[in-house]
Amino acid sequence: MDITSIIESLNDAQRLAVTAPSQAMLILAGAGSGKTRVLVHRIAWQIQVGGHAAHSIMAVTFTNKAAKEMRARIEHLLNIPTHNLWIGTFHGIAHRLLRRHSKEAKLPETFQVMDSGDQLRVIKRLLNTLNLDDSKWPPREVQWYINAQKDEGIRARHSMETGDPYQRQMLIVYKAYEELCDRSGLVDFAELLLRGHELLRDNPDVLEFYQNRFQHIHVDEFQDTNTIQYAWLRLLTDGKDNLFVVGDDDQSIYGWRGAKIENIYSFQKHYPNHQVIKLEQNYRSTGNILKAANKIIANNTGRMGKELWTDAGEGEPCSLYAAFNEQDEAYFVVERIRTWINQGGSRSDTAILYRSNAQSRLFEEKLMATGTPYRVYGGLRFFDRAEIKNALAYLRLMANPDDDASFERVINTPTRGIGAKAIDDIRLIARDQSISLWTAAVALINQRNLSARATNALIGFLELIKALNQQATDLALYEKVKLVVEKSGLIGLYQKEKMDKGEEKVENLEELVNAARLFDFDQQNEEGMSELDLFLTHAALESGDSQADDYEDCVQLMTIHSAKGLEFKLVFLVGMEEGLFPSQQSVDDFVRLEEERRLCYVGMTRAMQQLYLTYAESRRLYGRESYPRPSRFLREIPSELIQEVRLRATVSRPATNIQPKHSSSISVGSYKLGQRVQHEKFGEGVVLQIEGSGAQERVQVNFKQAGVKWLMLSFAKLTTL
DNA sequence: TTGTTCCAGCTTTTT
DNA sequence: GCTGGAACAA
Repeated sequence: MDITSIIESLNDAQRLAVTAPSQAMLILAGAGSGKTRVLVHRIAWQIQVGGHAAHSIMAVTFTNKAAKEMRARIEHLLNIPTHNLWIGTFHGIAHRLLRRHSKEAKLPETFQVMDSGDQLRVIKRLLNTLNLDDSKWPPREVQWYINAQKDEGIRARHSMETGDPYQRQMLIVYKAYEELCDRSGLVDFAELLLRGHELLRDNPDVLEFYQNRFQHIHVDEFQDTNTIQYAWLRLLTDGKDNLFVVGDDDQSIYGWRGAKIENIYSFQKHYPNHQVIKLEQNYRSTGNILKAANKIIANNTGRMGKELWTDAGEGEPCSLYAAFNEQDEAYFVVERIRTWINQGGSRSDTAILYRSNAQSRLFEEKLMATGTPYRVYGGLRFFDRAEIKNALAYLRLMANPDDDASFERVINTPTRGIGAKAIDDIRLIARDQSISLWTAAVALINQRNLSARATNALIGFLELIKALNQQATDLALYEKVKLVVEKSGLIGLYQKEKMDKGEEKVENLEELVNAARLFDFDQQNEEGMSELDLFLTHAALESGDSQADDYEDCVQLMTIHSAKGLEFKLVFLVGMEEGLFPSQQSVDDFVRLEEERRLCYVGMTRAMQQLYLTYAESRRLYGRESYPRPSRFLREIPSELIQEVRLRATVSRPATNIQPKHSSSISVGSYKLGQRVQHEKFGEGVVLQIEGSGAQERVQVNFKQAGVKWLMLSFAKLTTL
């Protein structure tokens, strides 16, 4: 047996973690310390050395991407197929259990998974039928409330009766929502976890079976688990010390959606025989970047205590750039990136990280203007697009006519003359008799209360679904999808739509057919689900990447949150201003402020070679000029670790568009005020201000066409006229 | 049924 | 100040 390949490449701490005897283990793994590596090698070790069958091992992650990566790495390391290994997200695994045991979980066999968009729509409709004013009861808030309850494991019937009218109303909605979902066979994300937990808790046979089966359970990003996820893990490992968790309390940045760092402390209490191993050697960043990040995170309280180090050398100091305004900030960043590329750096090694998505726009504009390829992460994902959801809704309705969410979505899409009045009538009947919309529609037709036209339209719709179902019976999955896309009238609808947008939608629908064709049924199926059900689940649970073009070499733009787990040689952490980062909503709250600080720590530790921190002295925000203070996090970095790009001693507020008098003869370096200059892109202009010297020298130029701009002399190709 | 206009809201996001 | 959604008019 060859075990060297499993342990030879590990450092001491990593090896200790990988080869530890079977017991509860808590691995505190700092950023860039080889967390995934330890997890992968540990599993390989259990199989290869411990002699455990692959099917007795479970590994849980938070994202599909992480799950896929882990599986691939284990396969690569052991050179064995891993389909027996249960590697997946909490939601994915919970879903699998629910499919296997739908009866015990009190779910219909055909239950469907709802994503958060579906959930929101269901809630909106529910508020309507309950006659609640949605300005007083914002659907998002209701959704948040329901999910928060479920994340804590609380059912509507468990909630204590409080005098608080707000609570009482929320409870009524929560309860009605539960009933609606049950009736429609719909399960939202939080429900997957809660139902999964209840399944194990209330069915001793099922629980015992899985407790026996899973000899080793591994959890990635443990600091991000919420209450119900942890409770689920505890059930599965009850009476055993077979839980191996990897996490970093300093990188907990999802507290706002229910993640509990406290689970790390609870773990130590609940598994008294556990061993803690800290991974502190960092293989990613230079010494200076790590030192700066360490200094910042040291300001947080209640840490487990970890200090990253590296033997890779100090590297460059971090750079700080104080921009005059947000335009200048974007300009500076893009110019630096262009220099980096000109010097042979690759675009995909650079990232612009920001606190909020809205900040991406300026950088996009500047990148676009310079013709630099870039990619923005976040935003609409493939399966989230309206046209895709419509097509899927037809398919879901065919699979389960009681799926109210889908029914409502497509009953009049494309328009077929079923107006608001008719739909209202259907809803009313459904509510009064506690039946699904489909059944209510049938009842309505029989009552003959509707105008002949509406009745015919409604019959037409029901017949369409039935006909589609019949025609689809013996077709392959992609043929079913194709049939629905065409016969439902969706393609026709989008073809008629105004050129640009409609065309894209048609293409997306074609892509959906294609996705169905490529869908690997055999690899996914284990629970005896139909191919269609499986495909629909896949669409809900893995809504797909937001954008293609993975292979093009481009600059990466994303929020700091979505950068977690990634690394880049050159990183720009932009908008380092009070009110932006830390965000305004967090500055008054100690707990949230510490989470912002962890976020800052996460952002900084993404950088391998060079880290730039930037802020703007003035920024246009919500249509008004603001003069934010530099972020407090900047002050937490010792000055010897940071180098200011712009020499602030010479700074005054940028001049307005007034041209200086030509008599002015103040000059710094090679330019003087009033000097007429030529720029290859901006054309002709006049120098307004000069500051800095050497590589940092900058001039402010008023261009005839392009307006006032600040230019770094070392980047901008200026010629004097 | 579609285009217009008004109005609220404005962190972070995966499943 | 911009955007997306909802309400409204033609």
